[in-house]
Amino acid sequence: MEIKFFPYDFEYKVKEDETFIYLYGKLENNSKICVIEKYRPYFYAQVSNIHRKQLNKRLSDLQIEDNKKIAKVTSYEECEKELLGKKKDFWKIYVNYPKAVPIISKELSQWGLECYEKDILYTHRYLRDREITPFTLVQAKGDFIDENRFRVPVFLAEEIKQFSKDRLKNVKLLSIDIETYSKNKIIQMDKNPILMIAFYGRDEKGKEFKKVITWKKFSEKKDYLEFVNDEIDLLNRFRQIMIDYNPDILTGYFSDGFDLPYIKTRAEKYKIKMDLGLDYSEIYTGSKYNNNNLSNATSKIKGILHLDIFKFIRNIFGKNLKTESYSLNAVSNELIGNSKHDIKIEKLADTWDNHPEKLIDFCEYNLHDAHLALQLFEKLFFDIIEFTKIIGLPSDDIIRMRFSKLVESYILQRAKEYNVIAPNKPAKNEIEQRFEETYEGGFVYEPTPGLYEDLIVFDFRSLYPTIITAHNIGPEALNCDCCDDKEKVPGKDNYWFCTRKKSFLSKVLERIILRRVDLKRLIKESNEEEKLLLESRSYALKVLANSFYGYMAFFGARWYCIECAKSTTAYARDYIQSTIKKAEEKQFQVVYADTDSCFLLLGDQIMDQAMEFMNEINFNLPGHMELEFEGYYPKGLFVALKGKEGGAKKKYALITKEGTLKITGFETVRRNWSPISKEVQQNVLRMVLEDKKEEALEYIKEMISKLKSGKISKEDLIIKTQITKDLRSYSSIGPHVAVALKMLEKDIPVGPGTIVEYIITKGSGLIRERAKMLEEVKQGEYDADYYLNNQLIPAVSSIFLVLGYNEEDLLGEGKQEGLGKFF
DNA sequence: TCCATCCGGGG
DNA sequence: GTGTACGGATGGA
Repeated sequence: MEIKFFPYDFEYKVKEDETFIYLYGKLENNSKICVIEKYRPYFYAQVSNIHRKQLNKRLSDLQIEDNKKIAKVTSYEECEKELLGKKKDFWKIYVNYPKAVPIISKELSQWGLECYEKDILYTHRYLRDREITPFTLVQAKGDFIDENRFRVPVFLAEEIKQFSKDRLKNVKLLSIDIETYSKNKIIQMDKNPILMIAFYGRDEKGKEFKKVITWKKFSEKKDYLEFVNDEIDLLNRFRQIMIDYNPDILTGYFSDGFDLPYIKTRAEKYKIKMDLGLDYSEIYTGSKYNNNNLSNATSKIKGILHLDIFKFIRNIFGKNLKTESYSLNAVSNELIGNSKHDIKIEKLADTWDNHPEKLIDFCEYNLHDAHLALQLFEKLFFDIIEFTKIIGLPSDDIIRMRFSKLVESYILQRAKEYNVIAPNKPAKNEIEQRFEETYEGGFVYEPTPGLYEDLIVFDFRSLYPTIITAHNIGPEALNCDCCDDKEKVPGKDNYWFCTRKKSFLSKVLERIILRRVDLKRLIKESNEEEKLLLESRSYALKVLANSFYGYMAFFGARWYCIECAKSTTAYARDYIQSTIKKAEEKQFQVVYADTDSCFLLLGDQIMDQAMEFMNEINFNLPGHMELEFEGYYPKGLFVALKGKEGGAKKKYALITKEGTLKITGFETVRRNWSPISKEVQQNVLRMVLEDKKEEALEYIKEMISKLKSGKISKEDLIIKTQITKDLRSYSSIGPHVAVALKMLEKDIPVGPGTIVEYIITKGSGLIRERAKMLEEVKQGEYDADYYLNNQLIPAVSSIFLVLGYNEEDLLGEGKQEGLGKFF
């Protein structure tokens, strides 16, 4: 019989010398299913100069003991494939189970054979070979079989193929979050119990499911609240809820390294079988989950797709965010405009022991955290889906990848189509060598400090990707034999790239670029919901395209090519520098440039002339390269490097016609600056860019006198610094450490990760002796001189210097030379 | 300034 | 799971 289903979770099992892939998913009627198919593991060996008859004999005799198993070769096929641009003969060698691949290939390497694709994960290999895309409709021919140890029907497939691009739209989501007993910020899974578990789910129809279970009773009642007797009951109840609710996707925030390992640890302690897998298997956690290295732990439940949304944010999506911290609170604030509940989680243990009547606040908090994780997941689900579909690997692997791995996975996906064999990962000594390599990056034009008007900013769209494709950059094309008389890389006389045969990498990259061009057109024509999905797709493709350049210089890359990376930046420098030159030839004054952008002054010319200049540049650009008009800014400020003559690179502020500030490189966003410095810096920048120089001077003087007279509210003076290690191990006691020690004396828990907030107060002695907690400080008790010299003045001095005022001018101490000079 | 170590997220 | 992170910040030499 024939069935169609949407697979989204994958594993394999070895049964009596045969290996089966298990594809968990849903039928079109929303019911769950597990489809299994036999699949044979293999790798490649290069046999170009090998005595084949002899090899055949040796392979058939080969048997290697591996625990109780015997690894052996089952068969082989001859094939021709391309390795780094050269066609070579290979044997595709099949072995009797997946883990025999590394064992057999290692032995063959010792025989002197070059082995390839011997470390491709088995499920990944399967998905690529079968061309199956997770979350989309797949057809299977075969029959249902009796498997009593399964929570869902099992279908044994004889044939599986992708049926259509239809995507699974109805998913049942569940987010979980636990709160645990912890007295001193130290997390000890083996010692401290789980106190409560929150669930926040949404089913296929959008119906919500909310629940918090806890094992301390109190009088407050809530619909979602359920009491159990003890931690054992809590764990059993958790198991039952998971089984009953039966989500397709489970999420959480750091559930990979915290919630699931914690639950597993506690369940093991009480010998409770946490057999949540659809095959009754227990929660799987990466082996190192309890020895202090949780940050890359993985937790899986077979058949239920567990996607820790923190992982996707930390590894991939976080690069779009402004936040420096990937804490649930910071991320939720930025992405969904929602904060965690404002309670002191460090008081939970005490409340649990001594004030159970107040536990309701913690239950609310618990549920809210689960809700936040669910909302984050829903916000990013399209992005995860699109990355998954484009790369064609399981989502739970995708979200755990960094950019280099994403790109490599994408390239590997294409390798099969182009009959390309993947080069091996570098060995240890090779990696060490690669680490040594450094090279020149983008070109940055040193600005002359000043306040400029009528700035036009142009930038090259996707500069590095378009250079790579336009100049056919890639390992196979580097210094080819066929065209060494051709164009050399600018400034690199010993590098050139083939102009006859396209390199595999640039072909792959070009396809991404073209797909994005298509998508942009589609997005314009599509409705709102479709648009969101297509934008996610476009974003995923953009991330991939932009990662190619970095990938070629990445030490772990299979298609590593440092010459390619060097050439890419060399071309980029050449393009931006020649753009600057041409702009100057056209009588535009260039004030700044950085890698792919160029800032010029309109001067006496009109916008049409600037556009004409851009069109002329574009006329001569190869491939998909394009210089774009980024914007017009009435005013722009470039400041000097502290204590130096020259202009600071990557530090400037622009204002748009509409009055929006574009600030780059200034301190306004950093944590260890007090709110007052940030605010003053922003205001001064705005006034200067709005051409209100005198107003800015008056403003700063007013703020200085306000500060001096003690009128700044203490909240605006808080400096925040994070405690990063155990307090005793600090050898130099900075103000934040001194305050942390005071907090400890007052029984306020402090440990690594605590952000200490303090104010520097008046008096004599060391700064650290005058650093105090907010509540200790009376209004106006702060040390005005400290704030002036270490916060306010440093935040604005470089800006005023451009206007001709030095620090004395601001402080009203010196003569006001600036006025005469500039107005 | 360089090199080695520490840290993230979670309670 | 055909396996063992990684890149930035920090602090000591």
